[in-house]
Amino acid sequence: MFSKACEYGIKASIYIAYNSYEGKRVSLKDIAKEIDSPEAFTAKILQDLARHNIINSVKGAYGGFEIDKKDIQSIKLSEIVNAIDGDKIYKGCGLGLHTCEEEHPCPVHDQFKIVRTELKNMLESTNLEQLALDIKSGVTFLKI
Amino acid sequence: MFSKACEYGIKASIYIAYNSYEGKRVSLKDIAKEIDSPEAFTAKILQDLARHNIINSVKGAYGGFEIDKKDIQSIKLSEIVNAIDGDKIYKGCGLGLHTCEEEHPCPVHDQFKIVRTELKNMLESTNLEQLALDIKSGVTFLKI
DNA sequence: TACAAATAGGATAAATTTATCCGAAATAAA
DNA sequence: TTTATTTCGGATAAATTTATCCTATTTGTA
Repeated sequence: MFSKACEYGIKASIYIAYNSYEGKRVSLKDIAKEIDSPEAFTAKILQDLARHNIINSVKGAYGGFEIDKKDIQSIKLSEIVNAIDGDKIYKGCGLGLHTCEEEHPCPVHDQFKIVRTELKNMLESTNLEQLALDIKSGVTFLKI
Repeated sequence: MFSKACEYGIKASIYIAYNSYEGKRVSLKDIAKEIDSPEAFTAKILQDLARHNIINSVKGAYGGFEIDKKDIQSIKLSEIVNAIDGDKIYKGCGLGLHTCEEEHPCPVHDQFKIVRTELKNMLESTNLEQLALDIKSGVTFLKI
């Protein structure tokens, strides 16, 4: 569904949010360990998220990644997915047609519309706070 | 959402079904032209679909691809997707966790469940006949 | 039988995604 | 100021997906 990069990006964001809540800045090493991802590849994704102003990066000793506490609630899953994979997953045609719209639909246009809308709603209505709290309370997991 | 191979596979199946309805066997060349796909790559996918007994291939002069008329109605989109991409798209974890289940869910497990179920239902309830008829009546399109 | 038309299938190449490596730059603390 | 720590960013490599090429095989028809 999502690219590996996007999966790592979402998991990393949740882990950063969870720690930022407790005032802790986390390092790349920590993140990669906690979400079970390749370190160097994760670094690229974090850079990308930082450039998109979804997370903050702090260089140097005692540096790492964090998210402003006040922003955690307003960051939607859709922003993360958009930053990494773009919006084709819920905007593009399911069969890859260049032009796929009501007046010129692909064979599965109507059937897909429901799924795509559901996905879009889900991504746009889920925020980092909810996800981080579930990790904190131990009802959801970032790895295995 | 789907791989290119799967997109081509679905479109090709619809085109073959549509022609099989009229008793016409279609060639690889025809198919690739009508669904706007690379010929040699499409050939591999058709071989795959034939090996999965979703379509029939006939070698030699006047050969080509076809689907038994009586089968067209019972072939579900899910079978085609399964044959090419496998079932991870609606069975696997949205964040790539190896183990993601009710007792050990990933952070977006619940949110994803809805989308995945919707996708699964859609793929399992849509058959080639419906899709082929819409192409025939000109309300849907296989390319552009 | 010879020929032409098609698919089958192996080998290979191109493109994209995923992953690694390493030196540069920044920064806090000693 | 020096040092240790940590992210940044460019180069490169590995893996996967997408795409191409060429020969073999099958089959209908003249």
